[in-house]
Amino acid sequence: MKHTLRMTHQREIILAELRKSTSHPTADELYERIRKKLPRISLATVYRNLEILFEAGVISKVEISGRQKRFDYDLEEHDHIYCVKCHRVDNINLPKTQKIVVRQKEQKGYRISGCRIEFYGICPDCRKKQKKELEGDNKMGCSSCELSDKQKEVLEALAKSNDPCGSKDIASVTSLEPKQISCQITALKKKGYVASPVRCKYEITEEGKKALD
Amino acid sequence: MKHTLRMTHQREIILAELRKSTSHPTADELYERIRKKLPRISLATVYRNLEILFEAGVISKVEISGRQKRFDYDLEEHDHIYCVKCHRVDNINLPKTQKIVVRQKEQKGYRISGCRIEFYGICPDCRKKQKKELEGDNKMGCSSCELSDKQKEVLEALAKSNDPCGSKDIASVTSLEPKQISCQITALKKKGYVASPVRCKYEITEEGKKALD
DNA sequence: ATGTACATAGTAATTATTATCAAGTCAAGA
DNA sequence: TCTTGACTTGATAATAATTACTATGTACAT
Repeated sequence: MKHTLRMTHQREIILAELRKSTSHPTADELYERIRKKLPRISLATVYRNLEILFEAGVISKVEISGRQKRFDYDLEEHDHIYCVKCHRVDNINLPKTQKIVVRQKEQKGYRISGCRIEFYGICPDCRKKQKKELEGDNKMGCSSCELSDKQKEVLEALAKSNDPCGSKDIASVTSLEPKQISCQITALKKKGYVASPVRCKYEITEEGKKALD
Repeated sequence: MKHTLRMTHQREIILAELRKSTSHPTADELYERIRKKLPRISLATVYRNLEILFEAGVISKVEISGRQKRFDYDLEEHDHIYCVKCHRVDNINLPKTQKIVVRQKEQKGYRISGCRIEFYGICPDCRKKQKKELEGDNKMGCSSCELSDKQKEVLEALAKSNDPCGSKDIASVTSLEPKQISCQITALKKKGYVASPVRCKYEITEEGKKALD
């Protein structure tokens, strides 16, 4: 059933911000930009309108890796390149001579309506970061990782100790059982906050100390 | 930090079911198959293990359209075809002679590690369904759509009436204001449960009658 | 036999998105 | 000009998809 699509002020701003963007933003990224101009706009309004504008043929949806929906002002179908580290998406222009042809017997009974080509790799910014990391700018782990109460307790116990500790040592200064300590230590190792210089002995890392602040 | 990966019974079943599948299932689809053999397995276990097995290099992750993660037993990179109607994913084998080459100047500073080609269209099953629909097997709307209480109220009022009704007519036999009726009607039209033979007059559809059962 | 490490089930929490509804706003008709 | 109808919004609830947490299970190492 047809209905008229009104070009509201909010929709004009959404389109303007999408037009400016070259990185095929997610709804959330676009929302952060739009609210600088429309402080009262709702995230639900952005989500709803991206879908409405796409269905009306005004913008296009970018089908690319990652869980979040991405949109593009450019209606002409083109190819993309995706950064596996920071999830950024850029356009890539291939010569029109490179066309993929699928023969009838390869089509598996599908009626094919299109083809997307997606390159993936590491973007210039993340390549720079990687180079710094290799040069000893040592930033392991993720300092912004949330810690559960039990993880904090274990990490604090390790922070107070000057020597590597075992599970029993930690249990004796916390309210946790040694078996519980073991589980928390596994999670903290994964986050890069705890290291094990010797088997069954643990110590806090620099990242772990930062995470406690 | 490295650790040993144990091949538990659950993991063996997960791998066996993934191996049998040719449609690159989502975690949820795989879970439905696995629980026939392991009734007590947890969905969280399936999710966690798919990620672990992928990170261990035992299976591959299929990056394709749609919000859900998909996995494949086949480790060799290959191309896919995706049904835009039912979201099914199949393999497609292109001759190895068709290679996409990206010149240095086109790479935008990225270090490219790979390329995915995804075809999209309508699969054989959905093509059959479409043919039936065109032949008058009329199945519009979605009978399984949930209805809110207010939507039900409006639909029931329309079901009782033999003639097309306006908002005021519906308001007089329900607890809703005409303005509220208007909003509910918009939603019901979208679902295919209400039609408007004349402007400002509404009637229930066959789908709408079915949805009330 | 005991301690350690990896794994699971059940459930809570998080992320990303969509539905609902009262109220706002604009267009059409009387 | 007023009333009615239709589309839209902001706020919030709900849903879908996924991940984190924890007590407990199980296997391995000492």
